[in-house]
Amino acid sequence: MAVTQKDIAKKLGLSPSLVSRVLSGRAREVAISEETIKKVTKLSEEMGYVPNIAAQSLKGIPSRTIGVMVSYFNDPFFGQIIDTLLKHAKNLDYSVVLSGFEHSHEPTTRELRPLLKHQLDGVIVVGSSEHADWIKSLVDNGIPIAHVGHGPADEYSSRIAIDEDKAMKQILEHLKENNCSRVAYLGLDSLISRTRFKGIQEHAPALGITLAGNCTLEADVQTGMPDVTDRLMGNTTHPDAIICTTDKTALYLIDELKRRGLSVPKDIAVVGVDDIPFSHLFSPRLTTVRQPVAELVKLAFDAVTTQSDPQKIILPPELIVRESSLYGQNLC
Amino acid sequence: MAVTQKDIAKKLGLSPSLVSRVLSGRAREVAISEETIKKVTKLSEEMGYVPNIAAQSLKGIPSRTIGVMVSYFNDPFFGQIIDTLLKHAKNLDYSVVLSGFEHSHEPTTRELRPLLKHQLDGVIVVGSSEHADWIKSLVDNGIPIAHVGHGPADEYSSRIAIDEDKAMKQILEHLKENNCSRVAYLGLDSLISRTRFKGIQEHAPALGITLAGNCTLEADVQTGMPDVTDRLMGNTTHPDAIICTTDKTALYLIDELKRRGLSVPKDIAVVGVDDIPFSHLFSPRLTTVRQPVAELVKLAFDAVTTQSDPQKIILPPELIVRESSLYGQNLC
DNA sequence: TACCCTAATTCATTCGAATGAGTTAAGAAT
DNA sequence: ATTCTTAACTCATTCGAATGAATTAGGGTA
Repeated sequence: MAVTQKDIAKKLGLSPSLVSRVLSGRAREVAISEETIKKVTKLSEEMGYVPNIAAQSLKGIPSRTIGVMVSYFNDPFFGQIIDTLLKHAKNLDYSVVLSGFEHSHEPTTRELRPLLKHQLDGVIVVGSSEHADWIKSLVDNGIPIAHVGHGPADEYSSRIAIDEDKAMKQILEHLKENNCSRVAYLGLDSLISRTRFKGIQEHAPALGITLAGNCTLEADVQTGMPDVTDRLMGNTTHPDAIICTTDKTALYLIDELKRRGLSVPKDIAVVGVDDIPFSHLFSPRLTTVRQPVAELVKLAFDAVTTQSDPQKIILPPELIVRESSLYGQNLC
Repeated sequence: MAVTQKDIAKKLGLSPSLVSRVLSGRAREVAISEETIKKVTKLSEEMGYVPNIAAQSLKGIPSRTIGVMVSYFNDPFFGQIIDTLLKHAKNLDYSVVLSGFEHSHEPTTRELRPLLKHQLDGVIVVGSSEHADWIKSLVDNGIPIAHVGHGPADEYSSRIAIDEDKAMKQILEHLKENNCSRVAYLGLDSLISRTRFKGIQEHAPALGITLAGNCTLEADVQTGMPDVTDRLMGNTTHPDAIICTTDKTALYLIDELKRRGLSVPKDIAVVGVDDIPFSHLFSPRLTTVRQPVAELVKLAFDAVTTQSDPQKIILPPELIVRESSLYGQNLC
């Protein structure tokens, strides 16, 4: 059995409360002799005492645990976020309970339970959906929420994201400079994807760019890509650039285009978003918009960890121009 | 405040113990009227009751929580494992506490605490190191451990991995068939990497293959690659194939080789291990050894979740031949 | 010596759920 | 009518730690 305060107390002939007071670090709030403190500390180390956090939790001590909900996109971008988050959490002595959710529907109570049972100090959601009643229910239970990346537009949860609108504008301007005038969009069935499309719709006209297609990938990227490519490239005059809502989509699209004998970026430009790991290792190297992962994570962590009011923070995106968007250029 | 059994009891005018008996599922062990069961169940759902895991833990109820320790390699392969694990856990109503560790040193008690405080039913380690005293200390505390991928050779923890030896043999045979005879190895400072190198050392001679180099990437893949490539390719007669301990390394290596004007696989073959997502989307498409992630995860989960004795399970690897290993072929 | 003060320590209760050991009430058997 | 049975519930305690309130011991003051 694990060593308890009671065990220590018995061995020293002291009361459990005294031991508790010493070990909880709140010893100084009450008068305790130096000698006792030393004795207790020493013995507790010798016996290998580790506080039982279940008991502490019961007493309402914050759990120093945050929940992280990631939508099941199986996207390396999320991996990057989790990695960063883990390190951040470790630095601050927090633990992380991780859970996945289907972005397509609202998590049920049963699905949420494995998360909630850990007395979370806060929850970070990565890859939010519009279906957000469950979020409200968490907030009502006193658990602060932060969305990394665009989340639903409510007043009770925080949101840390890049300026999606500006990102799309940057992409469009860049494509324009590279002589693209017919741009299509390849999205996913997700909130962020729709947000991005809105940005494109808004900025294209002013730049003299025609919207030459808008497809949503419903199925799995792998299996759904041929069909979507058909639709995108079906017309006699196909787009000269395709903006993809994520790098992952972009990479699968490029592969599909290659299979069809099209050369990227010579015949058609492709741009993604996220700057996932390895995006610079493909051929062509992927042009994309970098998300400032470290800041996103840090700010989200802060938002749920300090009891401030919900915050909406917009960070600047950074366009990373590489090869895939240099329309007309022959790279091989 | 969260809903407690007491709240439910009060609303129904029943005693907390009755409510507890109904909700703990052990209702049938004792006589309780159908009507009461129905009432309690219904109200608990309406009120959004979630059992307080701290209280249950205190009473020694298993937490249905497993810990996952991932080494900080920031490798998509780990992302894949975590993704699979999350889904598996969700299906079984388990929650997952995730924590990272540096494979280079033993986690300290302080680093372990955020994990341990959740009264874990088991811990799965991904990317084990030889430094394994901490593992023994967990086992001594009654927490079963399973390593996914090769872990330390002890008797008290489970290990689920592919047959690394066979995997290396398959790679070597494949390279031999493709007329490679001078093979080098690019590893990482990790247990698995060393295991793989041993396999190569063992099988190369029998196949008439010369070991033409063995480098370990100490630094970050990105920054360390030029130096390592220098060492690998420095001799006048350079290797005609390089086996990399992971796909990630392989991809960075290929990129570096390209920069130096070498063509893969025409001038040199490269093989990785893991079959990470996207490995088929690079040019050249990566030849690699696929790890059966779903099985690895499932078996590891079972190992820590059922109280069986520690198991050592070896799964068959699967060589995925794509382009990067077809020495001499001109693809472009 | 009687009295006070305060430093040092103990007591008693609490958190939420589980559970062995009662209690109650209604019906059956004698 | 008395006793037995048993279904349906309630009581009381427990887990480990935290904490407000109470107690004890020891030194100082009058």
